[in-house]
Amino acid sequence: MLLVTWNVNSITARLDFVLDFLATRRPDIVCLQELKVDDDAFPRLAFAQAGYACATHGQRQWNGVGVLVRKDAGPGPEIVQAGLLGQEAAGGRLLTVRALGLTVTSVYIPNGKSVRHPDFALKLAWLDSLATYTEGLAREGGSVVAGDFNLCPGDLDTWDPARHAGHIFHTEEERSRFQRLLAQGYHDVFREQVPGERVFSWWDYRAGSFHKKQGLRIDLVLATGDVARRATAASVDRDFRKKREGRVPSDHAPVLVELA
DNA sequence: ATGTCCACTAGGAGTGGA
Repeated sequence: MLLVTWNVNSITARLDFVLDFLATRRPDIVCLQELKVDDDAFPRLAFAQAGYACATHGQRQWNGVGVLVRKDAGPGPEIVQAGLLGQEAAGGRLLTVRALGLTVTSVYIPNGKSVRHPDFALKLAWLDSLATYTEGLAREGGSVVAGDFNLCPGDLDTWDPARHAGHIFHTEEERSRFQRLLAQGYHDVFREQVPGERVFSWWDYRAGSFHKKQGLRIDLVLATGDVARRATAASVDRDFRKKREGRVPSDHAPVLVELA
């Protein structure tokens, strides 16, 4: 089973890219973030024609998350939870579905802007609420929480740890909250499959960051032990961070995890 | 390197967000 997470930076702008990816890789489950459309405007017909069923928790203009499930692989997705309890004001950033025997949560953690910006405290509060929510999922097992976490778990997940130390995405406050999820029983599946290697999932559009290999690993796949044990491979598909036939990519690449 | 891309409002280019 191939499971993917991808922040597409507008599903409208990226539809051709995503359809191209689905045709190429035929993933079974895809967690999407930054749809930037409400549920009514989500192009579910295009995905149905491509063989995928969709569940979305959309939002006009900003945020918005969804899950695609390959129809041939089985039924679903069946929505379990749309939105993070108590954090509705932060926008559409969490969707939990059941599909293919898993409980899959697509998340888009708030960016926070900078450590001194008021949004940083909101980000930490959102992460606290997330941990409260995932406690139950972790106990049940069969849980995958995948998405754009807007934080680098460790120094191996950033192109220049010294330069970024203590700055947004790299603070002790963010990392300790990430560790809390691991303490609940979640595994960072990509990192366990690819230990010790500097691999990124996001590169700034500006300054030629992608070609200079100046990126961050902020798109993560967490899974409870029963699921993480099934993992056989993980990768980032950098091809989909490149222009294709003149079309502009998302600033994130898809992250892939193979489960037995 | 304030370097790019997206959506919204508006009916063109500026603004906010990432």
